[in-house]
Amino acid sequence: MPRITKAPEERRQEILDTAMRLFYQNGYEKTSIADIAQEMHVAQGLCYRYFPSKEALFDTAIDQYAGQLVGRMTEILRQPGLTLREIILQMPTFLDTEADDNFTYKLCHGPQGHKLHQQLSMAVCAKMQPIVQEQLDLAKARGEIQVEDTRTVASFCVYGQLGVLLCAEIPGEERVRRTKAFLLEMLHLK
Amino acid sequence: MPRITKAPEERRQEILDTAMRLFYQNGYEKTSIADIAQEMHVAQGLCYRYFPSKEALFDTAIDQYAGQLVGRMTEILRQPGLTLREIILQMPTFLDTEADDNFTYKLCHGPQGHKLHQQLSMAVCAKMQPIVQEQLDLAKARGEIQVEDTRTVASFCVYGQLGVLLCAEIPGEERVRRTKAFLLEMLHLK
Amino acid sequence: MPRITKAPEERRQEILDTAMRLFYQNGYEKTSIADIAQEMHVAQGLCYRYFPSKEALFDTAIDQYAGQLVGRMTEILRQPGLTLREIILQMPTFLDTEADDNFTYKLCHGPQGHKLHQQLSMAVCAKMQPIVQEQLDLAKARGEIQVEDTRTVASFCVYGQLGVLLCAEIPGEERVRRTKAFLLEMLHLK
Amino acid sequence: MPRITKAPEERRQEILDTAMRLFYQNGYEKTSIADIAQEMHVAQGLCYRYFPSKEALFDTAIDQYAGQLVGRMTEILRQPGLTLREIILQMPTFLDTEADDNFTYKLCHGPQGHKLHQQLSMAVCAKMQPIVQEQLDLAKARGEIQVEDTRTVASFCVYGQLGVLLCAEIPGEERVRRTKAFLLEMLHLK
DNA sequence: TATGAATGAGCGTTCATTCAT
DNA sequence: TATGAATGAACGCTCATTCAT
Repeated sequence: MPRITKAPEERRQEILDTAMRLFYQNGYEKTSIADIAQEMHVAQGLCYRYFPSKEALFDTAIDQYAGQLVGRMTEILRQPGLTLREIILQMPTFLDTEADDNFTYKLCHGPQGHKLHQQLSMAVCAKMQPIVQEQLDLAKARGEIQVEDTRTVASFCVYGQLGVLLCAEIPGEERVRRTKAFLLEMLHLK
Repeated sequence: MPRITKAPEERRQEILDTAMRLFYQNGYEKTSIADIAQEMHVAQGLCYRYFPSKEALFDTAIDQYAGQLVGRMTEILRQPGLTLREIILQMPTFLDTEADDNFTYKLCHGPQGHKLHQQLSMAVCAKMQPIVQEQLDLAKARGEIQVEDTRTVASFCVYGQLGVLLCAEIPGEERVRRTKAFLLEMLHLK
Repeated sequence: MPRITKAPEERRQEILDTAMRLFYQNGYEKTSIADIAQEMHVAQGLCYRYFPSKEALFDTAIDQYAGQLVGRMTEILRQPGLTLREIILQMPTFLDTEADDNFTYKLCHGPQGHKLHQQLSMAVCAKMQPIVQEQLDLAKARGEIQVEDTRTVASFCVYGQLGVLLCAEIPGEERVRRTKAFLLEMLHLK
Repeated sequence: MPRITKAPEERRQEILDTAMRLFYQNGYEKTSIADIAQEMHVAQGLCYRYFPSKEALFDTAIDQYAGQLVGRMTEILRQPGLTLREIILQMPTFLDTEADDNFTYKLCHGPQGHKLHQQLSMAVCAKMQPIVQEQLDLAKARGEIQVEDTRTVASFCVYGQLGVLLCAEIPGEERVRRTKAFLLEMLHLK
């Protein structure tokens, strides 16, 4: 078999991407290191030069991927000069089916009850909460909203979307519309 | 080893309870059927007279336990003659540390990031959402609230608590207080 | 569950028949005592009142069933007053698709390579060999044939049919015709 | 334990040989993968790098071994320039106790009624039938024999030997002599 | 850096068999 | 005679991990 050498960082990232894809598709337990290596056309042992164990690889993959998703959303949230109302209207929400990559889409439409889907959702929420809270604090300082407990409000803004996200009966666009309407209503921004 | 025979229903429930406890403590993967059987002082094979596979046992256990938790909350939600405001003030919330059994307590304070904890939380939320929506519809009919989209509101009421639930920095009672305050505020019931 | 008591001999035979049917359909390994008991609507333990072990049950079933098949063929072979030529022309051969019960039919058309099918075939052959040899000896005494070694001839007469029996390409009747033609030719009885 | 690495093909064959030996000695059911691995001083899991399941290993082993036996016989059958009579006189027959390896010997003298013995015998017969038929066709073309249905004759030639093979009362050499005498007689080659 | 054959512990599952009722 | 819950010992198989090359 041809031996292809790559720069360590590139290889590491390749492993993370491949692992994330397979974990997502098949779940943690049903994805073996052998599967990941085979998918990369690489020997099994190679994974262990970059990650000490399967679990470490998994944790890193989830965390990095959640970080990527959150990073994308954060770009929009932190655009300078926007009011909170404008932010809400522009932001993709988790539900935005217009998302341009496969994973974000899958995050919204992934198999219900799929464990990894839940895990990833929770990881994204956990990372989003402080960022949303930050924006609420800024909006409060600008006098756009009057709420006391921005931490709690941010929690509901972020985690509350999970329930809408899991509702398969209503089409994606309609869910996005309803979610934004609710958030504006809740924050008295209508 | 002395052979202890029990009524099938009793044995079945004993297995479910034992499995739930161990799954909760150690996680799905790290709990083997052998562990469960040993805990019950029973032969491994016995579990397979009652459940066709480990996964079926797990699913049944999660579902039943989530159902128990939801059942307890539902009793309070459905008390006749209460206004929505009263319901909110009386209800335990997921967060209620006064809960009198171990699991409810653990549900609120369980190991962060623990997969089973997340799974159970999500299962409880999924079961709670329609019940909360039902109460919102009744309250709306009684003229207590004016919201259009009770489905979305119910989702945020239920899933939004997950974010607060996972916040370990603030003591439980304070979290309960804040959650109720937020819900009343959100529904304009203050 | 209603408790149905039967005469021991009847029960014993019922077990043998049921076991034989399931062993035949699914093979020895893939037939459990539980399967047999379930098929009879009877408790598992009951089989152990009639047979000391699964293997003993199997051996008895095979032997008895092979004996039944052989008994039927023997009736024809031993009809008084027939010449060997008449016997050959009348006998069913293993291949006779006109056989009136399911098993004989299946014996001829059973799944190729099925282990039990082979076992049963071999058991039948082993029981048939001395009976055929006996007829050859009688025919030799009557001067109908001139062969020295009736034992070897009988072996070939009996086991040789296995090869024809396993040939699925040729229809049953044609195989029977060819087999009889060959036997007559071989014994110079044409 | 010292780790001994071998070329895949060599290892694969080693597994097949070891498995065949144990299956032959103890039967399919009573030979575990653990037994095979232990015999090779190798980890259990290794077998599963080469064969997907115990059954696949078994089938491959039987088929390969039957092929080896048949291959040896075929060499003799296909020697150029021999008449059918010479072929019969020279060929080993299944019964030939002069066979120089253990298995061939065991094939003839293996435990009676042993399932694997039967299976192997049948597999050998199935592979031999068309080869014998081929030789009969050639001999017929050369005018050495006058038989119509070479397929049926070949079947009887091959499978018929099974009966003789299983006869333990007569010593091997005598059985070989009788078999050859019968075949010559049957084909009018005496 | 990369290979991939080999390890070895452990797990889910099956099932012949037993025994208290 | 019959029940069926319970036993317990295997067994097939998986897979994270190691290591000689």
